[in-house]
Amino acid sequence: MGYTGAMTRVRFAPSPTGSLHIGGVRTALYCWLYARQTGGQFVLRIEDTDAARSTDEATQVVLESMRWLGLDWDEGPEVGGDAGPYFQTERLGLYKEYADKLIASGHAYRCYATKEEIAEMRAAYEKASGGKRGFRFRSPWRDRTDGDPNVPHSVRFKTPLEGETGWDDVLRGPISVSNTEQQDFVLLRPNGLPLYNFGCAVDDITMKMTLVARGDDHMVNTPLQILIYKALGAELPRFAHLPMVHGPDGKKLAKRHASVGVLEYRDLGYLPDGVINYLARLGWSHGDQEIFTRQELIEKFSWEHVGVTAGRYDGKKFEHVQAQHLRMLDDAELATGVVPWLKKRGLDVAPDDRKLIAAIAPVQLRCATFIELADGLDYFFRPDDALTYEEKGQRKFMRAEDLPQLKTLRELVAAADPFDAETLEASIKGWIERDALKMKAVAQPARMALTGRTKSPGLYETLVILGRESSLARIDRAIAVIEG
RNA sequence: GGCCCCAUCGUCUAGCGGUUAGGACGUCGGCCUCUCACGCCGAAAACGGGGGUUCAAGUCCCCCUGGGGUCACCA
Repeated sequence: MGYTGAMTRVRFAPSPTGSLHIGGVRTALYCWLYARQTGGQFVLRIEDTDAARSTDEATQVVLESMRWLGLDWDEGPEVGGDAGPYFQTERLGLYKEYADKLIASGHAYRCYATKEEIAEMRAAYEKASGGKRGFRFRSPWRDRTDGDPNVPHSVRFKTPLEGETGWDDVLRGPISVSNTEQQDFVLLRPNGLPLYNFGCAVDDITMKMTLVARGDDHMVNTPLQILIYKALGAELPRFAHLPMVHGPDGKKLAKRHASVGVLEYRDLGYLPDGVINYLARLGWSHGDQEIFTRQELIEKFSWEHVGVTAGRYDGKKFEHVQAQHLRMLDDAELATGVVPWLKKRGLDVAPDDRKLIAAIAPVQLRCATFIELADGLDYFFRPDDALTYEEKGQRKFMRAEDLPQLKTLRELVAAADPFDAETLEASIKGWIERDALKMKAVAQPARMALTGRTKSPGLYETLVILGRESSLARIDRAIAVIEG
């Protein structure tokens, strides 16, 4: 299956009605990867025809989400393009034009039934049939052409009464639905705004898409759009229907399961590449490989290995993938990345701070996100006399009986020359051996004194990162605290 | 309920007629060890059921069951 046409054009067409859902992001990602791999164009189109739900804020969220993820678009908002405009509400003239064409060719008609009338009929049907769904509106205007164009009306598609409509899905093979399943769906509202299927079809045609990929919840819409394509005599793109991303319980992914908006992951300190990796791998595979760089994704992505079964969101695995990506960064990148997060905690640290650079390597092994990294780095940058002690650790390791150890440690730290890990280790280990102490009895009180916590990088490492002066000050303070 | 789609460890998946059914996350042991991690070693863990086709079926076909999607002047 060679899908690398010379002129690949794919699009992502979200409606700006909230945050950009990670399921939608995965669809966008696959399209973007495909475009980048084939050297084609990735188009971003905003489907804002639902006036009640669309907002400018949500549009900004979409754009910001895409930017944060690094899914750049070749055509769309802010960058323009030959097939623009890229907001559906700015393409109303086009929809009118195509609707008129369909009316003229007998593929559509003006319908004067009101929304309320139809709703009543639907209610009556459902009542009569014992609550069953599946009401199909039969418009009395279907075969009339005498309606006044100046009286408010909707435009409906004149769905064939027989036959089948189908396509060869990129992921699933041949799919076909009987036309008798469809009703005369609305193309244009009385106010001139198109409905999804019409706007989408007209845009995909006029924007010359070669592949339309979307969630499989749209599989019911595709036959309708194909009907429009055919009525318009337009060439069909290929269609790919991606499986959904569900929550851990197999139900629709919702807030109660996890953060569903991508930007929430940004705010959680995730890396865009980690998000992309996790999402790519949820529903697509490349042998046994789990971790991919962005570039590898572009090179290795293939529709053939995109699955068809719904995937469940797994926060644990997401975190693991994320941690792997955090570890792919070098110390300078981590330092630069974590600075804003330290700032949020009230710590002003320069990206090239000596202590920051020294501490980052040992701390990052214990972290999956920038938030965790900032937390793990935090105590290194607190003033020596403002360190706070974890309550439980203080109770356990800052007792009167820990004093002698701290005092001896203070002496060794003061005397170490040179002040490096090897020297400190030799000195401290020598002492422990001489006095037949347990390493633990020294290290845990020391850890509390130096970091205020029970968990940290190794003792010698920590001492070196803090430096002699700071280490001594912190040990002194701990001693003072214990002595009350 | 109608229509459509789907079905390998708990989860994501590899498999594209012949495999001891592989990997990853998670889980549980163990090693390492000053804590927490990292790392390393190991274990438990899957082809939903029933019919076919075939010398041979997780792989192909049918039925059942189960899950999901959708039935708007939302997208």
